[in-house]
Amino acid sequence: MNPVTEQPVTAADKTFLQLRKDIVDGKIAAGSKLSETDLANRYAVSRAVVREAINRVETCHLVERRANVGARVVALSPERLVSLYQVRESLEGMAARLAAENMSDDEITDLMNLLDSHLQTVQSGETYYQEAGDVDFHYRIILGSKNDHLIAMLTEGIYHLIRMYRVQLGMAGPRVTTAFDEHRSIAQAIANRDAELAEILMRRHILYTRNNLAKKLLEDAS
Amino acid sequence: MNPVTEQPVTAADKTFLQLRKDIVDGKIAAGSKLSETDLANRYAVSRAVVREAINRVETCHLVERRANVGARVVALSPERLVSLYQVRESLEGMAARLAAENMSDDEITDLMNLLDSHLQTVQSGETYYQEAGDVDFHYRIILGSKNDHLIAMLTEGIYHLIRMYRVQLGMAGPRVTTAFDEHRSIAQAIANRDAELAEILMRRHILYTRNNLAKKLLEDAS
DNA sequence: ATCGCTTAAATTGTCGACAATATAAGCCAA
DNA sequence: TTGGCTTATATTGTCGACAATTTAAGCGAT
Repeated sequence: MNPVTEQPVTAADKTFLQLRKDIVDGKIAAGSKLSETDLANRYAVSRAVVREAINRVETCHLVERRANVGARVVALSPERLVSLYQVRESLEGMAARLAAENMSDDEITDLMNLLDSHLQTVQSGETYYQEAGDVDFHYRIILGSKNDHLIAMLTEGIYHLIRMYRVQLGMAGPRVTTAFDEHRSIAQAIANRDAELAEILMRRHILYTRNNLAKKLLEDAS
Repeated sequence: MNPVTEQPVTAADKTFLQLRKDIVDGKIAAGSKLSETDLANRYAVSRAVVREAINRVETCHLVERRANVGARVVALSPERLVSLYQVRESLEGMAARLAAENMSDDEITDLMNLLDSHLQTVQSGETYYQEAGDVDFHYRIILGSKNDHLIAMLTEGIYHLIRMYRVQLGMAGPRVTTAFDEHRSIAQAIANRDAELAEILMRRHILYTRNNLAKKLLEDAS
C-alpha cells in the first residue's frame, strides 16, 4: 500500500496507519511491549488484524518481533540514530544523483518554486512550516529519482523512523537557515544536471544534519 | 527473524522460508498470482500462516499485494533490475566504507584468507564455488559495516531479489576473473582503512556487474 | 453482435476459539 | 535466603468458519 497514492481500505490498513502514528508520535512508548490483546481492544478490532498491522510496522523497522514472545517498539539509542542516518545518507545521495538525471524540467521548476516560497516563509518569521517544508523538499527529490525500489525504501521504511526520532527527541525540524542554503545548492546542481555534485551535496547535507542531531543528543544527556 | 543467527521455529517461519525459496528459484513463476488457498494446500498449513508468509515475502519486495485482490510475484523487467542495482550500489558502497572503519583486524585477515582460497579454487578450474564465494565476500563486508539497519536491508531485503534475477535469468555467478581482481582491490582498501577508496571501488565493482548483466539481457533478447 | 446490468462463484478480509509456548508464581530442598 | 523445580497464568501461534469484496458468468436490451 503506497501511502501517497493509495487510500486505506481494509481494517488492517487503518489499524496499521493508526499504530504507526501512535508509535512515531510516542503515544506508545519506545521500547515498550506490544500486547496483541491490548491493541485489539484499543483499536476495537480482532487480534488477526492487529497481528497484520504489527507485521507491517515491523517492515518499517519500527518494532522488532521474536517468535512466541511478541513485538517491542524499537529503542531510540544514539547509536541506532547514527546507523540510520548512514543509511539515509547513502540512499538519499543516490536519490539526488538519479534526480539530476531523471527529473523533468517541469519538476525542477516546481522544486525551485518550492524553495522560493519556503524562503519567504522563513523570512517572515513563521517557523512551524519548516519541518513540512524540509520533508517536502527531500520528498520531491526522492520521487524525482524515478527509482521504485529507492522510493519505497525511503518513504515506507526509513522516513517514519527518522520522524520518530525527531518527534520523540524533541527536535524542531532541521537547522533552519544553513539547511536552506544547502537545499538551494542541491537544487541548483540538479537543475544543472550535475548528478555527481548533487549526490555529494546531498550526502554532506545529511551528514551535517546527523552531526547536529548527535550534538543535541549529547547536550540533552549532560 | 534474522536468517543467519536464528532458526525457524514457528510454522509461519518455515512456510515463509519455503515460499521465498520457491519464488527465488522460479518454482513459482515470476508475475504469477499467489492464491492463499492453493498455497495453504501446497504447504499443508492454514490460510492464516500462508497470509503471514506472504506478508513477509512482501517485505523482501518479492511480491506485491493489493487490497481485496491478492498478491502477485514481482515481474523481472530489465528496468527493475537496473533500479535494484542502483540501490545495491548505494548501500554496499556505504557498507564497504563502514567496513573499512569498523572491521576488526581479525576479520580483515579472514577476508584476505577467503580471497586466497577463492583464488586457488578459480585457478584449479572449479567453477561451481564461484557464486557462493562471491556472495560470501560481499556478505562479510556487509556484516563488517557493523550497521544493523544496513545489514538488515541488504541481507533480508535486496539480496533475495538479486538472487532471484540471477537464478531465473540464468546468470552463472559474477564475471569470474575480472571480478576477482576487483574483490582484491576492495579488500586491500579496507585493509588500508581507506574508507573513501573502499566505497568508490565497491560502487564501481557493482556498476560493472550491472552493466555486464544488462548486456547479457540484451543479448538474450535478440 | 455488443454493451450494460444482474447474478453467481471464487477469493480475500475478519473473527472467535483452541493449541502451543513462554512468563510468572509458588513451593520445596539445601 | 537462595536456587531450582513444578505448577499456574498469560501471551502468542494456529485453525476453521463466516463476512465482504472482487471477478466471472449469464442474460437481456439496443
